[in-house]
Amino acid sequence: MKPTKPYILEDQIGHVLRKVSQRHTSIFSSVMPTELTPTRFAAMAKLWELGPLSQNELGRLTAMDIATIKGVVDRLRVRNLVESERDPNDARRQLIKLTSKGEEVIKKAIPDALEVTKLTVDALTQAETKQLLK
Amino acid sequence: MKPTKPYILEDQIGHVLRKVSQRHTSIFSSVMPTELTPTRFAAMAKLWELGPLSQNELGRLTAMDIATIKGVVDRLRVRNLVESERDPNDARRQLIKLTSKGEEVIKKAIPDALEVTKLTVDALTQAETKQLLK
DNA sequence: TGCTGTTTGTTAGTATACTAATAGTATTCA
DNA sequence: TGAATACTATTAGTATACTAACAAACAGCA
Repeated sequence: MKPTKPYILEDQIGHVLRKVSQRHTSIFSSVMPTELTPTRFAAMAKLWELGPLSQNELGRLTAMDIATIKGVVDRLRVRNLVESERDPNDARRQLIKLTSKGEEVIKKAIPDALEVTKLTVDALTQAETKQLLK
Repeated sequence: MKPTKPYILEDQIGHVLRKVSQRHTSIFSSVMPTELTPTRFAAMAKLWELGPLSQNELGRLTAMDIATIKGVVDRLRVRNLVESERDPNDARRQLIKLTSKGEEVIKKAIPDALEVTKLTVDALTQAETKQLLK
């Protein structure tokens, strides 16, 4: 008779992902300026890479749905990091672009973001790595 | 002269983690009953494993802070999946335990949770695996 | 005993993340 | 042209996740 396989929450991918994401967010906020969060950073980095984009395009490129990207863009706009205007060629679209302050902030932040990735991966090499490899 | 290394959002761990978590949540909700979410499931699975726990203990064991676990427990209580009472030995504590309905639900859900982990890992073996291995 | 510091839990506020309903605009094609 | 369809954006509602401020209860120790 085989023994019943016990259920171990800690082996489940959802639990591991939640813990790794928490660690990443924590490292991110310790390295980056307070006004930047992981999603704000992602949105600004895409605008920096590709130039002005519609809100929905920006959401698709950063893996945020249309309701989520709207909130992120609103908060970036309040902080004067992006600005938006109607697309003259398509009245449905909001064209989002970095302000000059936004450009300065993202330029300075990108090297730190590479460091965040490095620190997060380094912090993993214990329990989670085993689970991710299984 | 080495070329400047370009910044690629898609290579950053935060972006990969966000996308993988989204995929996992999506698979979870397609497999599991509507009343269960990944965090509700985690809380109930721990109660099923260990029996009644204080709210803070349950949070620590499921990697949720005290404000988050409170919301999760409140929503489980509304759905009659857990109940709570004051700990007779420590008036600060709320002892949280599964209701009989909660026990039935979690017993049925655990095999499906194993399937969710399997499906999520299978769904990974494309772009993210490369990044996770780097 | 009584003070101090710790633990437990609540509340308010902000941010991410989704669904569903809605409205306005653009495109396609009969 | 005009109707059907698709796309873009907003809003409301729910859920997770954190910080900070607070109150109540407990534990250790002078």
